[in-house]
Amino acid sequence: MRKASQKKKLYSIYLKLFASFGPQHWWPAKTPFEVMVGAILTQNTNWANVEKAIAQLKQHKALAPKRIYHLSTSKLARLIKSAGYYNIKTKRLKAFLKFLFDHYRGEPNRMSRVPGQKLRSQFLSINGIGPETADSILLYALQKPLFVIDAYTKRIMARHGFIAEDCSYKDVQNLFMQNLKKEVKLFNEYHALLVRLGKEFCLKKNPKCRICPLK
DNA sequence: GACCAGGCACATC
DNA sequence: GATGTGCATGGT
Repeated sequence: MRKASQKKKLYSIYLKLFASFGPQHWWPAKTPFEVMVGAILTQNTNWANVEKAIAQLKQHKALAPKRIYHLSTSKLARLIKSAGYYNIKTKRLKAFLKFLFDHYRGEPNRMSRVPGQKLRSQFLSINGIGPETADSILLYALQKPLFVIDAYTKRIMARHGFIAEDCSYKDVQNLFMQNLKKEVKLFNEYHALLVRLGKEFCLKKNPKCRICPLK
């Protein structure tokens, strides 16, 4: 695909998605810290299960950096149980919180003035934070213009011929970041709309699922 | 009962 | 660098 037409198509897809679905109001969270916790909990997990875990944390007044930082491993695991992989995710939350306290005094706001790319490499050095989780936090909690690539995004773009099915996270991210204006609002809405599309029309991993409301 | 869901780390080749 | 595997709940 030629670069000029690729750019045009990417914007056109965005407009079509926005026209049919409207604004998605992402990330569904009240505070930046809630986005960070949600980003870790949602790893390979249905969002509905994550919501239950978040509700548990809120109910136990545990959705604050200090609270999670000081919560026992077993208690934290119990609260986030519904999100699945609870032992691993407990470790990952603890690792993230340790990082937050070691480098930013436990205050998410202190991250805001650090350049996105620097934060990104810091995040990636934390055990349990991979590229998608890092970019989700950067974009949705800290307003840094990084395009988030998730399973839906990759699947949709591959099935529409933009990328190969087996390409890397960076390859897909470059497709968006090299062709679109690096605007937080655009990246936010575009990714949220792709997830919405994925949920409604390309639900299965089944490669035969090619329903395409974009055409 | 099978399949899927807003990944990641680690072992092995 | 590519490929395979464990991690776990809850909805369809």
